[in-house]
Amino acid sequence: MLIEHDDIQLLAKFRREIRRFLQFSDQAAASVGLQPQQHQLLLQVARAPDGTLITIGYIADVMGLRHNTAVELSKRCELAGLVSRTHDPNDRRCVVLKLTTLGNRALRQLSDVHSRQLRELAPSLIQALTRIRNSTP
Amino acid sequence: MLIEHDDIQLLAKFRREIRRFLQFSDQAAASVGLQPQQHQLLLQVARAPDGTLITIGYIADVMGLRHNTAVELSKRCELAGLVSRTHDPNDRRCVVLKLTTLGNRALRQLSDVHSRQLRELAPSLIQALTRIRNSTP
DNA sequence: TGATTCCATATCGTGTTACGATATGGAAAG
DNA sequence: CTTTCCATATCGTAACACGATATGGAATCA
Repeated sequence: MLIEHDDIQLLAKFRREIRRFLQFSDQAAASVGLQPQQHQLLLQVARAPDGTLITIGYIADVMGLRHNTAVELSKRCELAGLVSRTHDPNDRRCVVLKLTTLGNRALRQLSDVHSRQLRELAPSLIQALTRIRNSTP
Repeated sequence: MLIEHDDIQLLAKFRREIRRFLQFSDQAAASVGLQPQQHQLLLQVARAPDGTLITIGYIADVMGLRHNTAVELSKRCELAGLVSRTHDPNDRRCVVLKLTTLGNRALRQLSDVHSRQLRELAPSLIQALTRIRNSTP
């Protein structure tokens, strides 16, 4: 009975840690006026390898979203002044996203506090993961 | 320029790993007919220390939700036949949640596949976290 | 070149989840 | 027994995501 519940304990612990981090992250985003997903979009735009055209399709891919969701998200980001949306002159079908100065500034701020917070949460997250990794299948 | 983007790379990598896990989790929940949050509620109900009264307030607390959100979630779980909702005879204001047989079965199934998947994802998650932990503040 | 096919993005309607504001009904304090 | 407090409930609203479908540019081929 108890033994069978071991993995549930481990999983619940891990989820609690993840939730703590995500809630911190959501609140941090809110504190600079961003929605959580807007923050994630900025992060993925900034992180893209040099030379990558950051299109709707690219965002949908790296964020695991359908393209229509990526369209809407990118439009909300544009409306908030975080990114610019222009058409690729080589292929006018494609929309290319770029960080604005505002978007850049917000992302830097968020990255700083996130790094700080994650350095704090990392030990318990690593511990939870290590226990799961070592648990008997 | 490049050095300043280091933490963004690390954070983006970590988020991608988290997203992969959460998307797997959502899909696993869906495969047994549950919504993601229903799964989380079951997990927290099952994980509660013996003797704890699992009330709406308790769920709101451990899941980091407002109580009204917990009310709605628990009602959806009841509607889906995953938990029972009864009033605590000692304090008729409180609603006590218990797993049904169906809820128990679903949670066991989900816990199994989650443990398996997390054992696979753990190394890269741990790696991402370790890098962040060791990065210069 | 013109018709067809394909592809990237856009729009529409819908469902889930979460929240703030507010209401109800039981418990506790005075 | 009334006031106050507390746990839960209800209502309206917003973000987010999706499926289905539309549009308009690119590519292909007859």
